[in-house]
Amino acid sequence: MGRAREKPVRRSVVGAQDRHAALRRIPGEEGTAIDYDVLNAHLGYLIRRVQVWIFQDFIRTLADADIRPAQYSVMVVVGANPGSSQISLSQALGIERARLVRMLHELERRRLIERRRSASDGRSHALHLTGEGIALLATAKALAAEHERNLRQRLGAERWQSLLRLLDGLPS
Amino acid sequence: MGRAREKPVRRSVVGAQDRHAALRRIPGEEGTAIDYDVLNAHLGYLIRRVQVWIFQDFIRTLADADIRPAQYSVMVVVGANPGSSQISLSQALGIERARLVRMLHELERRRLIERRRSASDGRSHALHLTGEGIALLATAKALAAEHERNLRQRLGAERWQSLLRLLDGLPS
DNA sequence: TATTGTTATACTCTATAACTATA
DNA sequence: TATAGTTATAGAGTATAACAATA
Repeated sequence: MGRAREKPVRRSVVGAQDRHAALRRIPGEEGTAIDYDVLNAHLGYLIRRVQVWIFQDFIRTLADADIRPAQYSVMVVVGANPGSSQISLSQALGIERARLVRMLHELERRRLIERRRSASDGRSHALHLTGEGIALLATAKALAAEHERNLRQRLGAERWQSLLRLLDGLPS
Repeated sequence: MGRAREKPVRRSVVGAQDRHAALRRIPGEEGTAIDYDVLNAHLGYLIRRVQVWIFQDFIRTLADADIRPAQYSVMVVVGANPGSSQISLSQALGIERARLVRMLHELERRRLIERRRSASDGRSHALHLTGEGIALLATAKALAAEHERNLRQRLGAERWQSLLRLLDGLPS
């Protein structure tokens, strides 16, 4: 859970210059100072707070494409691995297969993804992006890159790079 | 979303030696290799994966005290700031006040926390731990410290320390 | 028998809106 | 009128169990 944040400012038709407002906010410390005690010594707490903070910017930035983080991860992996099955996608991304079913229903309804019957195994589906899916993924990747540049600027290039290096390959 | 993980092994009466099983697992790479494409270059994705991984161990470790991460953060902060109001707690922890209401209902039902009418402001509640709450918090802190030691060992002391240093004080 | 996709259920957490009682 | 706490609702996301079709 991140610290306090003034009014999430539901973005609607706000221009790109306001897109990363949350990353500029100074949270906490409004009113009486609160003692966090041991919380700030827990890596899990700190990492959770920062994760929520990053995701808020990601969600806001990708809202233009109407794509949420989990949907983005599915689109990216299907795009890079056309024909993969739901079970392998589920395992790769750590999404429960029951949950993935509903996500794919939605993405299929929006004509971004297709489920084709596998030729080799009648039980499994081969997942593919549609033309629209490929186009939307390109847009989403561009927005995600914009988010990433902004995040890098907010954190400072050094800290950003260090975090990438320290976190890549985990859990191990 | 973390990568794949074999069967979460719902802990019930398993001994402490099995408590951190998840932190020892080698996830992913079971079956055909999947291309993660740009995902591993997104700090948000990496940090989310690690956060979920850490929380799974935290939840499993604190299950003995029947305390979830958000409940732990509330108990810790109320313990360190007796008399605080729900609104200041909500702002400090980034928990919606509507959500906090239901959490406090549950903690009050379990006689861990008390809501007392504030003398100075009839609208607000002064939050306090009960005797049982203080005792349970001590147990929870000990379990959390055990989790933290294990995490430190899994990550390596250097990486653990670097992450703490890089993440503390964020978002800023 | 085991696996893939599916449906269903329960619970946690987030986001909002609206209400009440106090200020 | 604003604020603190509350209730209610809708939607993500997680965790499980059970089922049909296929292997």
